[in-house]
Amino acid sequence: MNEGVEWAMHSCVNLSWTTGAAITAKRLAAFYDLPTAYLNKQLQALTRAGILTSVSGPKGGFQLARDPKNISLLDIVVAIDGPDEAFRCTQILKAGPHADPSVDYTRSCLISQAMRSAELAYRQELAAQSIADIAARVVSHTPEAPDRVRNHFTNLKA
Amino acid sequence: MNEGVEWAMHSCVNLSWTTGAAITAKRLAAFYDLPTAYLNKQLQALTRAGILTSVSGPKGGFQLARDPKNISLLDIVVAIDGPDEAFRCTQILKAGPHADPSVDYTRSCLISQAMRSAELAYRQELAAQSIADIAARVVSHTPEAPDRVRNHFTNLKA
DNA sequence: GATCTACTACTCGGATAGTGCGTGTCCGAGTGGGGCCGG
DNA sequence: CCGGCCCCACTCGGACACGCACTATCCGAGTAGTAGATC
Repeated sequence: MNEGVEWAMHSCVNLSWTTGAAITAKRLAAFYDLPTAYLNKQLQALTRAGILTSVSGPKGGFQLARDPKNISLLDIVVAIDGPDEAFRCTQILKAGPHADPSVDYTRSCLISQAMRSAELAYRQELAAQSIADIAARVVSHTPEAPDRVRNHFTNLKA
Repeated sequence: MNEGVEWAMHSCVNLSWTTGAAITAKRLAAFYDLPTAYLNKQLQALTRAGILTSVSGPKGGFQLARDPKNISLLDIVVAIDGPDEAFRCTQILKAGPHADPSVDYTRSCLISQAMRSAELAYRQELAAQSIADIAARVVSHTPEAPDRVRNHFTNLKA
C-alpha cells in the first residue's frame, strides 16, 4: 500500500480541526517533517477525489471539502491508492481445460469470490470509520490535541 | 498483491485432488498455460512455508504437505505475498510536536489501530476459508472436476 | 543370471536480468497582495 | 490624499528522474531409474 495513505489520513484529521482557514502543503508537511512536494502530490489526489478543496496563490492551501463525518477512511485509501482491489483475478480458468469462453470467471471462480469477500470485509471496516470518528477518539484520549494543532498552524509566522 | 497468489491457490486446489502422486511444476503450469519457471518459484515459496512437500529428480514434483482442511487461503497469501501488512505505520506522530519518544505509536495511534482492525477482518475472512472448502464448493458446482483434473495429470504421457 | 556401478535424464532450488510502479523532486501556471505612479 | 495599475512573491498543479520490488528466466545441485560390466 502507498505510504502516502498514512500521511493523508493524519493530515485530514489535522484539517478537521482547522476549519475556516486554508493550510498550505508546506505547513502540513512541516507538522510531521514530511517531504513537502511529495505530500503535495498526495493532497492533489485527495483534491481530485473531492475530499479536499484547494486554492492557489498567497493565502492559499487545502481544507476539507465536506464534513469530516462524511469522509471515511476508505475514501482516502481509494483516493491515494487507487480503486483497484489488491487481488486481481486474471481468470486463469479460461486457459484451463474444459473452459467456457463465455463465462466471466471473475464472478464464477470460487477463489475469486473468496478473495473478493475478504476484501469486501476490509473495505466495509474502513468505510465504517470516518475522519470525525478518529478525531473524536483522539480528543477523548488527548483533549488538548485540537487546540495544539490549531495553535501550531495559526501561531506560525506568515 | 503478487499475481502468483492466484496461481498458487488454483494449483493447491488441483493438488488436493491428486493425492498420492507428486505433480511436477511443468504439468501444473501447463494446466493453466503459465510460465513454468515462474510458477516453480511460487511453489518453492509454498514449500518453504510448509504447505507443500517437494521431491527432486525423476518421479519428483510437489504435493500438499497436510490435509487441505488445514490449509487456509491466508496461509497461501502469507507464503507468497509475505507476512507484512499492507498498511505499515511509520509512526509519523513521533516526528510531530508533543511526541513522546517512549510511546509505540504503532499501537496507540488511532489511525494505525483502525487500519489494523480492517486488515484483521480481511485476514480472518481468508483464514476461515480452507482449500478443502473451496474444493468442496467446486465439486458441488462441477462434480466431474476432480476426475477431470486427475485424468489430466495421470493420462499425460511420461 | 545376478549384482554392483556408473551414467543419464529429469526435477527442484537458488542466483541472475528485465520491467512497471511507487518514491522523490523540480519547474511552470495561476492568484492575491503590496508598492508605485498619476490624478 | 485617493484610486488604479503593475510587479512580485507565494501556492497549487503537473511533468520529469530514481530506486525497488514484481516478473520472468536460466543454469547448477540432487536423485531415481537404467544400461552395462563383472563375478
